[in-house]
Amino acid sequence: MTQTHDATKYRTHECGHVGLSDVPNALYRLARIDDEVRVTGWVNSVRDHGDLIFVDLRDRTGIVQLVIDPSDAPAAHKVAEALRNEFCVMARGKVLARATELINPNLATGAVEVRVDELEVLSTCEVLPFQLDDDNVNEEARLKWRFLDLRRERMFGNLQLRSHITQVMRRYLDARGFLDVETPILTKSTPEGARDFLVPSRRGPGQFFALPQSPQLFKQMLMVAGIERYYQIARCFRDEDLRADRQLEFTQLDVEMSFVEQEDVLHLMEGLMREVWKEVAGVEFDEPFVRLPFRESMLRFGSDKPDLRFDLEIADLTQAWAGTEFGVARGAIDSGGAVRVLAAPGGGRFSRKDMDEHTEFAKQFGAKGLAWFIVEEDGALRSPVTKFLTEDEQTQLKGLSGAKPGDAIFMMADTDHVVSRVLGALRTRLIEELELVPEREWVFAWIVDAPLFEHDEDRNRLTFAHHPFCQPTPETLALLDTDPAAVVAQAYDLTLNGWELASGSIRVHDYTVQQKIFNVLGMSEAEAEEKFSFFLRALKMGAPPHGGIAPGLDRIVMLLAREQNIREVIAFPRQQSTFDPLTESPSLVDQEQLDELHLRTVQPPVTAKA
RNA sequence: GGGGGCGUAGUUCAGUUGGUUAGAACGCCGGCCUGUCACGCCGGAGGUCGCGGGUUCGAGUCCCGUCGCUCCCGCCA
Repeated sequence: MTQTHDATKYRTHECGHVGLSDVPNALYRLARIDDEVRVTGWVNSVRDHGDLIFVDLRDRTGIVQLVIDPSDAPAAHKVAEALRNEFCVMARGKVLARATELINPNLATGAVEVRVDELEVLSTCEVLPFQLDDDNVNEEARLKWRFLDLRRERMFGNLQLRSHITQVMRRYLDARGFLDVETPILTKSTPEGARDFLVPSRRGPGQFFALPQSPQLFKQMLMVAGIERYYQIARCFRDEDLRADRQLEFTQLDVEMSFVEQEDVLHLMEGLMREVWKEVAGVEFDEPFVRLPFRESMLRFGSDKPDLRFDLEIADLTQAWAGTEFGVARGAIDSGGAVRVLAAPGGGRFSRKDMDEHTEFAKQFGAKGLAWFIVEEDGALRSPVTKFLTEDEQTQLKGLSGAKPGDAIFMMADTDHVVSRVLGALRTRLIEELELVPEREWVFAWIVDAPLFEHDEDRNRLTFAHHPFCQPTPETLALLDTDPAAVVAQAYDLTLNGWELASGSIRVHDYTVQQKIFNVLGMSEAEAEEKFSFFLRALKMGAPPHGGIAPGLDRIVMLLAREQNIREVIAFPRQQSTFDPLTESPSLVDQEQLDELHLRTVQPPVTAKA
């Protein structure tokens, strides 16, 4: 598969492969004992014994030891004396086998070394801002010196993994007739979703381009255009606050197909994920991916992206406690809310202080309070609020939660939404805190049957749950006119271990349905025509039934790389503040540039960073 | 916008109830060393303790403010 290269001026062989007999993806011919070689790379370390000098030379394949003996090569020795870490150097010499007692078992090439005849410094390196073998350097320094940070084996490995994954994806989709089509980066602002990045127009004073939040409407128009099967490894831009798993710009594998139903998209994507995991991680899955209706997922796991490696489940007490006199539960039930509980196996060891922390944690997610119970060895419930519960209620609490002696039970009573959110977050926290051990390493799940609309509490009206282009299920389509909140979308999310990996839907291809949806969202026909005229025009011109999905590439790579942060799998990411210490962007621009763009800044200029 | 953690040498960190000249390791500079592989040994340089203010005889340490990094909430169709 791999083409072996001819030697270049700079090298005949790769450092990490010298003396090895079998390297699957070697780009250069393999060097054997007594071969004359040229190797080039960076100085990983120098051990100067006064006369004999050892250099660990590193390129992306690994390390090989150079030996420079002043009696063999006085000129090379002179050069070697001046070497410092991370100099870029080229060495010519002969591959020698090491004596048995000199073999370094920690090095792949440890059985050989290169006895150097000629040594040339291609490029020197100033004193390093941090040591490359220190894997605990602060983020800002790493980003400022990213080109050094990326020299580390771990970072190279992550980029290599990323490249491998996209290659598997492309191959999979190419083999199934998908066309890779590019869509514009400078496009039109559609401010419904995330905040747009705007780019001022030089030729249109006061007008702006927007960077795409996703190629959504373009890929749908490609379907109208008869492309039938499209994919793109697409950059998306959203001007929202950053997180460990979120950057301003990120990459998704954007996929769209015509003449398909939900089942066809799921089948395609499930196959793709299996292929990726098999190719890059060597993991194969026997079972089909779990399917979980959205409402069930919220009820049982408190999340639309449940971590199903763990069977910890939320139990509902709303029915059983319909007649309770316990204050918070009574209040929640009376106002149409819910009472649910989560048992924490082994949670009996939580101290009062731990419980206070859990309560504080719950409050972050909107809880007014969090009740807790500890199941004693004799089955009794220890809690500040046990006294408010009848015998029956205590029995129901233990029975429905599934708690055993030595466990803790957490109880939330509030609106359905808050109860789910809090217990879902608590579930994730407890899994970590109790160090629960998963039975399987990877558990994919499809979350299906999500509602098309959700209630916007701030504005007290309906807003879209996913996006406004999802097709309702045939059974609920008619409810658009009568009970829009009950409309179920043909939308699906792929989750893995508690992460949302992909999101998609069957799209609306009928102009009338699309207008109805905009209508529910509070947009008049004229308004919709103004904002989405180009798209609505396409829907009126023989739009085929179509649907698609978009997996987030960065998260997939992050999980497969076993990294905790998306920055580790992106070559040039930015800080949480959105500043990039490498390029020092964003930055102020010349007045001349502003004038050309017809812009005047209102705030006095401030330095982007002190 | 809000909450938690952090900020001391180039890097990673230590620094007691406030008390002499702020330390260690690695890195850096100089010297010695022919089999090391995180080479070793000897010597040396290197600090606005993030920044500003306050309390105090005295502040890295206590107080107030501020800036930055990071994780989270809000936000992310």
